[in-house]
Amino acid sequence: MTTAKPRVSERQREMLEFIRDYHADRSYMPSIREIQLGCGISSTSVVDYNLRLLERDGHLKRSPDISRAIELVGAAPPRPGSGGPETLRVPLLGAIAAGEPIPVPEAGAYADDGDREGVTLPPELTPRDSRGLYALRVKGDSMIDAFVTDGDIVVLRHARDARNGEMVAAWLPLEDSATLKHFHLEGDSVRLMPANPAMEPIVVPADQVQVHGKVVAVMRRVAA
Amino acid sequence: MTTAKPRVSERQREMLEFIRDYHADRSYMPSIREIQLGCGISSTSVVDYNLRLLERDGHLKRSPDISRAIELVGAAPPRPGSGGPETLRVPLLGAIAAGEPIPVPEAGAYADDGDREGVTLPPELTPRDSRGLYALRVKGDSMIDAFVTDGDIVVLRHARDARNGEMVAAWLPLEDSATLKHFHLEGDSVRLMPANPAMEPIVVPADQVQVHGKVVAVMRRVAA
DNA sequence: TACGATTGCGAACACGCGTTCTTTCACAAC
DNA sequence: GTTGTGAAAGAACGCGTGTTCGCAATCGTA
Repeated sequence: MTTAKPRVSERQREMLEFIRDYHADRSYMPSIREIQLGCGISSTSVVDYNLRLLERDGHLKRSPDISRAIELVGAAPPRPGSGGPETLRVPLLGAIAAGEPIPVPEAGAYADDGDREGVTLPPELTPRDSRGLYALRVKGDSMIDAFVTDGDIVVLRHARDARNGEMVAAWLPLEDSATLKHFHLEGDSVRLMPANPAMEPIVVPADQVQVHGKVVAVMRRVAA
Repeated sequence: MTTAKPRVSERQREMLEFIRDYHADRSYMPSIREIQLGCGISSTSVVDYNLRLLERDGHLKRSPDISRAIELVGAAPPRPGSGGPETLRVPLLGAIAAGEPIPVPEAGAYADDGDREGVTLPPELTPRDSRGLYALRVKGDSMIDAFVTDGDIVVLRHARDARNGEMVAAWLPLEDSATLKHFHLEGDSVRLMPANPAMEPIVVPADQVQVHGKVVAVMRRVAA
């Protein structure tokens, strides 16, 4: 289950520690030059080199060409409860359908107020970070190419943008349509790839796509 | 408990929310231009202006001349809800794949013996009758026509036969293949209908189909 | 109407910072 | 020896990104 992580060198261990400490103190990430300084390394390329190795071995994740875009993967960034096998309840805000706008969560209303309708996420489906999660019920068969069908419950994390490859709930204002697709930004246009490779992608200008959330999980109850 | 802070404009509230969401799933902070894009603001200077106000009012902290150097101050991660009622744990017995036999549950070994691997069913996915339930992990893309893809977890109720219309895990000995299909017995032959109506059904003699269980639920965790 | 304060817009400007290229050095394989 | 490879250094190069400045639009107040 966990990716096999080869040995980390002493220098890499120190870098990881530095990044962890830095991020715990501020909440943003250090730059390469700051890591260089903080770990007493004499060249930025060495930092880059070792960061590359650390990413290859699954200790962190980087986003190219973006300043301070490091994500630590091993340790959970927040402190979510005990971290054990716990279930999490997220609000069920409505339905997502082809021809209807996507319901938007009210600000800061993700918390469980058992009052409203909600669904319970088993630990197997619970992401590390539980912030900004909500659920929608799928109406209609228009999301078939995402392996999602009528009646399914999709769990989303609220977001207005995405990184390449992530699966998002997207709203196309011009076409009045909502879809679940893999997101790829290419220049100033967005390619929306269906999860089913047999289906055709959609390419639209970036300003004609509204990302509403990232798909985190799918739950389906099969009718008897 | 909430600190009394001066009024935040609608735009500022949206910016705070965007920053919070952004930082929740990457762990680095957004740039000014990303905030601009994410909140539909037409100039970076407007973002800067409002960030300045938000900092003045104590909602966040900035470090000058440093990329993405925003710190949210009032933001504590939410507590994961206490486990909901009526979750059910079923054993995860193995994997179901196109060319491999379907694992069969040992007699009377469905009960939760926390020892073995298992998955937890939320109440939304728990059927009325909890007897004979077990789970399998799907390997490969051969179940695409049932809206099930690689990595999904399917929950089954152990059964050797089925009524028409029910979705079953079927084993075709002659073809060495396992599939998830809707079951239809017609005379002495069985028609296996894919859930996706665009795909063709399979018709085989009844004695060449082994029903192993009925599909009760599907769970999928979408990769980041 | 006049006027300052608030808020917003767009475009440069200049530095922050990731990336890449060239060298160097140690060590193992052939 | 030659060759290949992992690790490191130093220096540019160039895009990413915070900052600033001039200028409209809106609004409350006199």
